Amino acid sequence: MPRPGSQTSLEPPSSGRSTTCTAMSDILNRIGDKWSVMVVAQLGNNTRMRFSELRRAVDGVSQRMLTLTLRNLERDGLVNRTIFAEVPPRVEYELTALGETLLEPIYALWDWAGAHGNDVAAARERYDASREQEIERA
Amino acid sequence: MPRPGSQTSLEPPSSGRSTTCTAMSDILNRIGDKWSVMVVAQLGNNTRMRFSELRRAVDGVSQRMLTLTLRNLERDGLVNRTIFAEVPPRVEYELTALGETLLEPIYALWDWAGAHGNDVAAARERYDASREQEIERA
DNA sequence: CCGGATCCAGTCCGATACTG
DNA sequence: CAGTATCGGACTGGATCCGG
Repeated sequence: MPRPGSQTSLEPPSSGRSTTCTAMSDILNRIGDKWSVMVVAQLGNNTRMRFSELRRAVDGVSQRMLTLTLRNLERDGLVNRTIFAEVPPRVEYELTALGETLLEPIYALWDWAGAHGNDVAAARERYDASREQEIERA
Repeated sequence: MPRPGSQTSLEPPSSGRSTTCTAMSDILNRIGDKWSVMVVAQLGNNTRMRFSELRRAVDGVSQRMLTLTLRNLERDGLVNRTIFAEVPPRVEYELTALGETLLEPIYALWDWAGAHGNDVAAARERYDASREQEIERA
């Protein structure tokens, strides 16, 4: 927690945290992607995984999406892709140094999901329930 | 920073961090959304903002997307929406207690974007450049 | 085993117009 | 001011087939 006074700061938007919205937006387009987060999280646990290993670990991911996600992560300098000239072919993925710096914020999100996921689900049910009442009234 | 040893843990996938991928996936569908992150970050700075205030602050957001984002955040119990029966009408938004707990992981991401955004951009240029060479060769 | 290529349905999102 | 409604284009993502 490097930043003091992060929560409930009364400062105007453009004071301490100077990252522009557009820069943040650009990063979120890659990082905010569901599969990217899950792949990076997996590689953070396992350092060096094969394609099909990742495919099994990530759960709902399709082959196509895993390929695309890995390409984008490689393009962004977050994962290394090493091809072994063998038969049958083998490809392994691992986080780069830059990719490992992403683990901390990702784990923060991951832990938040674990800690408050049920709160969100409960709030959602409450919201939907009160909306059903409005529909009945009409 | 509640968790010790978050980074570079060598533990197998299903050891310490037990949140399932599917639960994480569910949360990421809402939280991983670009606009949600930016709106929560703004409300973390400013506590209580009006609709058009947010619209101006968030930058590229369309009216429609801001509306939808705020509805979803309200539904998830992250944002309170209070309507003032006035003319002209006024609606104010603020983070709930649950929403404020989200600030920490969001700020972590935000700061990462500020610290490493240029690294990602550089990696992207390098990648694209090396791909152009391959095209020339063909 | 890895992943490129193609097709296609579903979804998202911006623009616009209209209401309380 | 703060939305809702509708439309149409763009993009996403899954399924499938094929190639190295």
